[in-house]
Amino acid sequence: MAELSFKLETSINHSAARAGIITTDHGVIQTPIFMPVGTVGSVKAVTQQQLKIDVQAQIMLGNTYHLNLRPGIEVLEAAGGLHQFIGWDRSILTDSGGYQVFSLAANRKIKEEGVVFQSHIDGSKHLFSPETVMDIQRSIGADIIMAFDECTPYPSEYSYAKKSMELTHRWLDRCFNRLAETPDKYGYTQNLFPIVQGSTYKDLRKASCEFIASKNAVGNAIGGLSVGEPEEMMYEYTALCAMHLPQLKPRYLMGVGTPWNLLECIDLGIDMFDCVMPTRNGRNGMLFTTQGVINIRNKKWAKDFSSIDPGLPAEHSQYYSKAYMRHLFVAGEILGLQLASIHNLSFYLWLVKEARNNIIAGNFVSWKKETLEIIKRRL
RNA sequence: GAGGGCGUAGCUCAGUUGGUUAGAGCGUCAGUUUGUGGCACUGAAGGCCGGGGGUUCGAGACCCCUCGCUCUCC
Repeated sequence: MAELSFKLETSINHSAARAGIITTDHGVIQTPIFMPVGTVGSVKAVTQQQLKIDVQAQIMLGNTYHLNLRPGIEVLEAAGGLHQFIGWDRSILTDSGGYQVFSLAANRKIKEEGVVFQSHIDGSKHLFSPETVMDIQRSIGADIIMAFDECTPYPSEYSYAKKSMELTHRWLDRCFNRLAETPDKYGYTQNLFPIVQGSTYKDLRKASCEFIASKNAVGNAIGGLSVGEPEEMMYEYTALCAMHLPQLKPRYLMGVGTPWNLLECIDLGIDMFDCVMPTRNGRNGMLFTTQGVINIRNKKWAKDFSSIDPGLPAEHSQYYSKAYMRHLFVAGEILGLQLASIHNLSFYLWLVKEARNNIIAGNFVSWKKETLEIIKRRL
């Protein structure tokens, strides 16, 4: 089986946007791409069939920290890996738990060796080091696995950001070493993506990009953004990192973002995105549509029998009405969470596909401008 | 017709022996959510306490009248 490959189909002037094709042992991923988040091996409220057929997801995410706690590597190995366990034959990417160093900051201690987490489930203590995280990801068996890093909070002091970045770099070497020492478990190749850190300091970001680029990985990720900094700052640092990461390798901006974040960052040369927003915000009644943003709980939708999103070529979004969706949310019905999640993910996947088509057609910049005005509106 | 019960936010109701700017749940409205511990969280609007009169320093509460709803009996 083969290492991940990335073929750049085209690039255009006046924008760093590009369209590409990533190939893993589980298939082809057309970029730019959005990857639904399925932390514990489940994209909340959405079945794998719905992800494939309705959402048209090409790759999904899992999380090393969460999957290690439940169901644990014994079950995953007995199942033959996460793909087999959850019934997903397309690509999978697992995050390393580096984000949990940030999001579960109250429950962990960082050391040179690694991070000791106290489980949010039962309080038990677990050491996550570059080595254990690589081992767990071997057992999970994702096609793309992430280096163990520290996602620094915003704002961070320069001295802390520098120290943390250097630790992340040392951990990266240990990740590569461990991976080289251990065989894959299920007969297909696992590809390690390093992660750029450096907080909101240009010299650190540049140094981190150069360090990461020197590893010559098959793809590279930008971490530590969209953690509370102003939107403009996020774009500024995304642009800086994209510029300093290899042209011919996929660039993955971790944890981003809103639909408009995606378009702006595609413009800056980003190829891969993941975010909980379409699912989490969907479950809270926020719908992203081709017309703009809807709070489906608002009374004004009570008698609006038009479809959820007439402009989106997705079956559920055409079939069910806004009024019915509102009713489901007001009534607290589970179906509302499902439909909102499927709709939002369908919209995200549609959006990146449209972006791709317009990059290839050479229209991306003008298409982006028109589209942003519409999809950012609050309806 | 007689007797009893009840009228407080849009709805359902809580308001101690009379004591500061009358509360809750739901609903309404708005906001937050970015490598998912938390189908979550935050906030706002909304009241001549059915009406009138009286007692009192002070009434949603006590007294009288009145209107409306409701139950039981005839």
